[in-house]
Amino acid sequence: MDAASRHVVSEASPRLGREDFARRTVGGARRLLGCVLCHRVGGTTLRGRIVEVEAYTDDAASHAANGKRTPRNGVMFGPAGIAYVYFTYGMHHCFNVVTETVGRPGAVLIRGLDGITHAAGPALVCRALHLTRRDTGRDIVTDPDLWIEAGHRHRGERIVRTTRIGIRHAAELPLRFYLLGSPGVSKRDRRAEALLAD
DNA sequence: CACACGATGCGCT
DNA sequence: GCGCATCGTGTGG
Repeated sequence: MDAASRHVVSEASPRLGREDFARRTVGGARRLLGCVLCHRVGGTTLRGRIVEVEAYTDDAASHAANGKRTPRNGVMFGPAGIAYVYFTYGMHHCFNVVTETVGRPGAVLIRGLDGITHAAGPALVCRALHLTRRDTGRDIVTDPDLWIEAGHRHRGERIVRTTRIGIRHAAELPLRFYLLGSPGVSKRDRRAEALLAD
């Protein structure tokens, strides 16, 4: 291919595939940082660059704590790449993508977006991209209107690793990741940021 | 069937 | 910093 078409190809962000989700949850969470969550609703595509995520497997804070399966959390035990959107606090929705393999629960919670659609906090993410509990079960890999595009972290952009937000159990586990300096991050951890090597 | 509460955000102080 | 809005979900009776 010539230089011009190579340029075009490089501008088209490839859609993430099954293999990007069918992996351990922590790796999958980090993988999603810098990628672009896309939801086409009506004639427009709502987009946001993922800048904050959390990993949930079968730890005490997870909906699938202790590997216990319920009607709500069932999709967490299914194939990777499926959307899991739950409703909480009587008014908020939170969007996750299922990870791991069938029978092993896992999901990445998207907590913050940058870009055209700016949202700091998981409920704001869902509000901004018009995602609700009804979107649970949609396949991020094949759905024509819901997908994630590969992104790039610009040179030198650092990942901060710290604890998850708003949980009571397993609060000490460092399973939240965010891109340093992004406005879409819901809560910064100055201490963790200070520990980053130069 | 009743009930307690949450992977939250916002407005007010 | 604090309290509230508001209801699906899970647990226990």
